[in-house]
Amino acid sequence: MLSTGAAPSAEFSPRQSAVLAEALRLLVEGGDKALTTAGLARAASCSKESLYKWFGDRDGLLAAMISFQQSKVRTVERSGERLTADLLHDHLDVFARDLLEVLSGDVSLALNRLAIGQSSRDGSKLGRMLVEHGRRQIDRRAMALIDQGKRAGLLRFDSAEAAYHTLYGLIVSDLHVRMLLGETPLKDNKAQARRAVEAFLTLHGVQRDSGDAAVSSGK
Amino acid sequence: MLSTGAAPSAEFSPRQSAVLAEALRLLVEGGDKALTTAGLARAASCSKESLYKWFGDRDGLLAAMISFQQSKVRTVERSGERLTADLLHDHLDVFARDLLEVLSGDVSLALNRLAIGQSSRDGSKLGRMLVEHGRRQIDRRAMALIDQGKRAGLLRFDSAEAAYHTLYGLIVSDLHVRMLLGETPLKDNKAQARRAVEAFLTLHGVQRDSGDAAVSSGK
DNA sequence: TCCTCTAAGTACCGTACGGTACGGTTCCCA
DNA sequence: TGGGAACCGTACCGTACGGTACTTAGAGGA
Repeated sequence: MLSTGAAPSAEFSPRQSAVLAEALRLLVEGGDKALTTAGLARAASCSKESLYKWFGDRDGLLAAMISFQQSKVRTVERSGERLTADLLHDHLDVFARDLLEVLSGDVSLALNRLAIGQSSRDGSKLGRMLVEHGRRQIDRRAMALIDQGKRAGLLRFDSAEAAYHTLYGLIVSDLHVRMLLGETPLKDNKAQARRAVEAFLTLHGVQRDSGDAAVSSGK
Repeated sequence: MLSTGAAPSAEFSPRQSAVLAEALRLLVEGGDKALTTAGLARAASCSKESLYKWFGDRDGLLAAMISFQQSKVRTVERSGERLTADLLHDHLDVFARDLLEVLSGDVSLALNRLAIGQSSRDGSKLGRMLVEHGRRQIDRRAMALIDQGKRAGLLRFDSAEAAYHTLYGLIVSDLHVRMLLGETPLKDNKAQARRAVEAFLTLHGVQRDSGDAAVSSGK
């Protein structure tokens, strides 16, 4: 299911992984400008020649950094347990918090900034990598959960895709762009996650007992 | 509803405005790398010395470009007319379409990419400019509309801020970031806007006649 | 007519980057 | 023990950029 990209998605040797980790550190610390081949060679105690042998050129290095980071972050597969309303609620809440945490991670932000900065130069190659390889996993996790919720009779919607986009928007709103622009993340992701899940269930959840699902305005 | 031009933009002389317009064109066309002082001087038929006299340095030029662009795009003030449910619905719909149109504009995307790319270098100065001066206007317009809706008894919520963030998330979802990463915009903003407004009214609108507000799932 | 101010055009400088080449060192394996 | 591959450190090259200085051309004003 994976390794469908044009990128070789090759494993990296321990030495290469250490260099890539250092590259990510430099990128997080100082952004695009701080990630120079000479600087990386110095910081990682390797030679520029090795960098070019391993990654081809600077763009190859950037692509390798994305692959490397995403090979480290893997979402755990949810086993298909029987869903109840409470379980669905909990899983949605965990998903929302996870999503916010991932998006506000400094490495994630740095890589997104990098890809956005390069998007007008390389035909969005990095951007596509980021969306395809990085987002697809978390998307799949949410879509599976949503589908499961529908099959269990707990959610209703026409298009799972549209419902997921709704959930995503409710969770993230403009936070991602604001953080990319340099704003500091929220203090409590938990409240934001809770609000988003409440709203999502109000929109797409089947009516529970009484007015439990018609909240969002009162307590 | 946007009005372009018409504002004399007292900040910049006509010559400077022409140069800034050319700078924006270069930025939209080729991104950060394409906006060099020599390139701008050549494209705009002005001297580099003039650029440095007018804008100080390259960062000053970038800041001036943001100011210039935002002096051109002004949102019209909504007069405080008496709101009905249909009027509120229409105004929300227009706002949603305007927001999507603004965010997917090539100049807006280019400036956001620029600010994001610089965010790790200049302490988010450009990002703050973009959020403060650019977004505040459209935020105010939406907040005014939402407040008006509450005062007319058509909307209910605890925090107007939170309600607006919900509206924003429903409208934009992850579209903005995806477009920043290089993805092509949606084909029809209208459907997206309509869905978002429906959902927002389901969450925060007072109950209307029958199942009119409980759509989004069945037919 | 002359003077001054503005700005275009160009030449220039220092720097920093991407990419290459080369010598020296370590380590593996025959 | 010898040879070769990998790799570090550094020196090097061409280029391109930000920023400055200088010369020239027009525009208005006294």
